[in-house]
Amino acid sequence: MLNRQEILHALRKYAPISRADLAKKTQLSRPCVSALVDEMIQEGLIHEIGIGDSTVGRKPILLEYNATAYLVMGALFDGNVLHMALADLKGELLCHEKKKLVSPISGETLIQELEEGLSRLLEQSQMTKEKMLGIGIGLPGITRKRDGTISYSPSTGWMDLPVQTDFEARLGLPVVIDNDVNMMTLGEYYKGIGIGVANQIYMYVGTGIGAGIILHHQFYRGSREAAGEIGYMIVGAIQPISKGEYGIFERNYSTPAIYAKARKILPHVCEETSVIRQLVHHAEQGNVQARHLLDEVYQHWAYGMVNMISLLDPDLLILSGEMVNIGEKGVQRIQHFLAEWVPMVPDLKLAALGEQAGMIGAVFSVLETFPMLTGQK
Amino acid sequence: MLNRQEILHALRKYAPISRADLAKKTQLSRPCVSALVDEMIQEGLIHEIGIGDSTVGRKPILLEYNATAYLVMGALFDGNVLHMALADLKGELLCHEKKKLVSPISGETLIQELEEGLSRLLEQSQMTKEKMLGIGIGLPGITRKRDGTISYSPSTGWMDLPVQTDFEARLGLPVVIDNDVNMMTLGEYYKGIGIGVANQIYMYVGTGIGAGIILHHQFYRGSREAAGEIGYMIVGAIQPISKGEYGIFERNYSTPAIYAKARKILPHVCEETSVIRQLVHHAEQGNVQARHLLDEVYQHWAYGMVNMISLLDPDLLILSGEMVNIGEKGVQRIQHFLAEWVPMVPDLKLAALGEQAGMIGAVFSVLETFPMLTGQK
DNA sequence: CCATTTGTTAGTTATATTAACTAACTGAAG
DNA sequence: CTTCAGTTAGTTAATATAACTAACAAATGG
Repeated sequence: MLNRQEILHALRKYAPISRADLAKKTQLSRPCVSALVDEMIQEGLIHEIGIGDSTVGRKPILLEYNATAYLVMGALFDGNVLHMALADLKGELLCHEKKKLVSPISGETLIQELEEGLSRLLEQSQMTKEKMLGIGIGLPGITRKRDGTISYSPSTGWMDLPVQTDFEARLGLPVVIDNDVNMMTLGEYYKGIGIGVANQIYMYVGTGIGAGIILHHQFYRGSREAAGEIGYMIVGAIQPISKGEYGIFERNYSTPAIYAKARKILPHVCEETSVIRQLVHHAEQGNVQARHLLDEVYQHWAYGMVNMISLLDPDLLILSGEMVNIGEKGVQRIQHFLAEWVPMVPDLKLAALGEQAGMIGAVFSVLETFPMLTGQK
Repeated sequence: MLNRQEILHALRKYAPISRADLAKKTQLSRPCVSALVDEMIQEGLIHEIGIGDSTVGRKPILLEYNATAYLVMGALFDGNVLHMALADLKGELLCHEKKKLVSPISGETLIQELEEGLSRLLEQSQMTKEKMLGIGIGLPGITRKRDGTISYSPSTGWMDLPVQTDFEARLGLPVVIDNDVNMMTLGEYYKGIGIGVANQIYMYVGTGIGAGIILHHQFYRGSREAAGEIGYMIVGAIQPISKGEYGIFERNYSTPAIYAKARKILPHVCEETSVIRQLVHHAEQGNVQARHLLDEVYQHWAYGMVNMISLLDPDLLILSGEMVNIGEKGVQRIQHFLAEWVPMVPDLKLAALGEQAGMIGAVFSVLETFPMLTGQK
């Protein structure tokens, strides 16, 4: 069963490719490849695409991966908008939509929206539910993927819900749930700026500050699934804290915190557009206070990064959420700060997938559970 | 070949155990277990130990792992003293010795000492070199295990040496090299306070500050083998830094830094005994300045831990080096600080193996490369 | 028609399985 | 005390699986 995966992996990597070449790439014998390929052709996972070219000898029969043999759905709910997509086995989106839901949103509402969304997407792409493998759903708040529950979600008020089993029962399909930032991390790893990078950290700044961690090509979640809660890091000056309150980094350098700081120095701060963008604009216009605040923010974000880099020595750090608005100039500024503090500065890149990241990650959260169909290792 | 490992693993875990029970534990069939066990008995890896007891039915033939079928050597050189040990396949030390080397110490000197040490240990334990699998060597400074080289070692002045191949050529045995703190981490994981814990961080404070990281039961080294270089973390007040100089945490809260701080407030600081021990002593005697300095140190160590915990959410944090001198009271004080900043405080324990940790870790660095003999997964 | 490459067929090997057996032992009925 | 049913341990034999090698047929260019 493992060699099937191996063959699929090579097939996807080098497609279109012949059986003989597959044998060379996988180190398996030609008969073995032939047999397994035939099996998978029967199952519809592989197609013969035509005859290839060669200078001498019999011409090869080229094979191709049939990514639409099965489908998955990926969804991301950010507490407000529900993104949904249908994707093939390569994680390529066939079609997608987004829908703003009106509060208050119960679990029941969400399930219904997912159900209806799935129907619409299937119809749109002219596919049937029989081909569906499962649905991945990214949710805001604290989730526990292992037991499929949501511990707490501030935006919806949900607490301790067995979301996965509830959804599976209603949707009639395997469901994978995870935290929204984790899904986005996965998205960038498989389809975005982090493709193929073994050790990477996805840093997200929004209402909160969090990180998704991929080590040795695997998502790292920690012992209590609390890894990446870098909002708790001690960055900048120590401040008095009241009992049970946490998150000094988050409290000072998340989006709301920066808004508060900006309001003190700028006359008109618009709540609708990115603070960082506004600060960058004013700084470029010559506003010294804005430039200073921006530098303070960059610097403290960099401090957080220094802590992560020195501990984990990753290849890549992906900046997302509010951070995507700093532009290439901002990236260079931060890179400059990093070089002051650590000798090994990793690649620093802006997230590439925008609002689709989480939805795409959700697609892959399902595909990851079917390596024998996708050829993922 | 993988089932052999599985059987050995179960055998070591449940020994003494019969073939029938092994089949149950490993989910393999009884004939398969019988065949593989017979093989391994032929090779001397397993022994029949005698007849077991049972209420009904035929009595089982109990099997035991023969840990002395092969041997490994573990060594740790801390820049000053060379610790050497001979160990069996369980990592149990058969005999060990330590020897102070006199500076300057060349690679040649070290090889010679290792060679002579090995001879002495073999003689002492009445074993032969034929049973040796390899030698693990922990070295101070920056090592690259992957290519077996040492990049820089301040205490000996070595730079860019292909230590592994040099040693292998001379000693005639496979050699595994690694950084001293990494070896200690491994030691505590396999034989010390961290046995069986999936996610743990070994924090070492000495001349420098460093950490060994074990995630999912595997050592994590980072992309450039620089993971755990937490001396670079930004802990406490930001300080001006000159170009190419790194390590704010290390500069302020490593052993030498604490000595410097202590000298300012205490009349007689002894360079020979632990600063922390001296500070604890004076604090207990009622010296307020000492108590304050101690608290400052504990607090800043805790800040560093907060950063690691929030990022990695480990089960366990092991305190070693200078930190072992804080005692249970110190541990509680730090735990108190941690609880102020993060909701998920992991176990916090003092390292258990003392100066033997590195040597034992070195033993396991070799054993890890022979899972088919040790049953390690 | 020969050299060369692709793909298949046939037979082999390695490693597991299941089913059925022998071995060894307990305990209770006769 | 003997005997035999019931139980557990370990082995043997036949079978299944999944790979391999060797040999060959198909296809093609020179």
